[in-house]
Amino acid sequence: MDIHEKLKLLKRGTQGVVPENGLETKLAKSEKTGKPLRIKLGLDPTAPDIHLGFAVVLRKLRQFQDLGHQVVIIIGDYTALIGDPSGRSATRPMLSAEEIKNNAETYVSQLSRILDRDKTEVRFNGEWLGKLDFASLVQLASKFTVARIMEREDFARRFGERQPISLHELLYPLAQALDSVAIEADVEMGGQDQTFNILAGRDLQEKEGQEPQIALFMPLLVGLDGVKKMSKSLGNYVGIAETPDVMYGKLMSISDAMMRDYFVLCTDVALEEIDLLLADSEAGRSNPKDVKRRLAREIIDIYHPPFVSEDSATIIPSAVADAEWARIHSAGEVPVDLPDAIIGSDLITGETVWICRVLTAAGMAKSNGEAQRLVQQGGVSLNGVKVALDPKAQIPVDDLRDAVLKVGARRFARLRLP
RNA sequence: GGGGAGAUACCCGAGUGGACAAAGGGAGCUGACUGUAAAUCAGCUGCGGAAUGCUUCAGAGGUUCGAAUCCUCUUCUCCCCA
Repeated sequence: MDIHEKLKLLKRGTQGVVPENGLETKLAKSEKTGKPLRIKLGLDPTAPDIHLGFAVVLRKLRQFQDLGHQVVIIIGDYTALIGDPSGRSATRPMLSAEEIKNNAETYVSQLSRILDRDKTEVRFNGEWLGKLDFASLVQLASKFTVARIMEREDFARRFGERQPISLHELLYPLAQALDSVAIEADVEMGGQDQTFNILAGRDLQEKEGQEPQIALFMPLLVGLDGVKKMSKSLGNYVGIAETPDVMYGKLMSISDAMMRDYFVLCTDVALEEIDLLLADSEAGRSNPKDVKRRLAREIIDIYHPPFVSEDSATIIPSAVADAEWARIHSAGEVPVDLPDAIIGSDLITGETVWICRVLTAAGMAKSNGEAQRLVQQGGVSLNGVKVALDPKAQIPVDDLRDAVLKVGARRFARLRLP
């Protein structure tokens, strides 16, 4: 593979490289010296949540590895220890050393699903930040000006909106910059929200006599809601460890406009083919739904690759999920695997059970009030038959046993009675 | 150090003694339409087997027949001056 092909591969889906031709220069240098580039990615050791959005960055790192480069993951244990109170109202609880350690371990094991463990170096920034004494911190701080720090978009915004900014938050960019110096990074990956931090790393490296790192920006994958970035806390995510069926269902629910991003960032389908697929569906030559099915299958193939079963049949999880989806949504049938909802014996006191009790017990409604609304709005059915729009409805116990409960368009459960 | 403003439900935000479980918007949920897309339309969105019931407007007290609204203290934030 020549350098231009490498560049094309590495630049796929990126949102920018600073400086513009920096990556090419670094790659050329690495080829000449035979020294792998050191690619840095910093992570907060908060609860690990490896989803497709995060996988975008990891997959990019994997590409670097496949080209022979070294990935350095920095776990921000020290910064997490201090606790990050950013965010408008709630102060985030500080993480204990124990939690950080556990989270970090979970992280590393999850990262291995995408990264090549042999070409991944994991470092904790407490290693160097923990040794920093006050004088060194002051020394470090003297290399940045307030005006410079306030250029950072989110600081500027919060300042403008009169939102609180804690003093130590201003130190975060410095800490991150120091990370780059400590590991002598050649490239730092991050979202554009990291622009300032990564560029601070360049400045500091230069001041420390190192060759400044390249900033490689990856776009934030938009979550299932189509508006906010994908994140676990927002609930708009597809986890890479989720089952094929769940992934499939979630991916089919994204809006058409998001398909291109998902194709480019989450699959290996050639850019030319993506253009073709989307052009066809836009022109009405193909159904957008089918393009989306292709998308879902491509993504599932990455995390649930085909395998050969014990009786030497080839199983393609994505195809199974696709068939299942078609069965449920095109044919209106019931899923093969549906979660059991255990109805406690304490609810069954007579011949019948109040429908709302069933819904709350099955976890389909948070409260009886919500359950009543669902019933009234015609959102509940049992064994394919819509429950009467009566919030007081009583259901005979016999009708509940092993019945399929459906709430809304897509939530199913099999009722299990004692 | 001094002065001023503010904290309302998931988010933004109205409300300044009773008609307030609290306007409006966003978000979410349900239904219709569909391709489990988007857009659109309609309804719902504290708890409660439902009551002139219970808990909620930063926290704790107080005034009052009655408080999100008034008073005191506490916590947190923003602005201006130094």
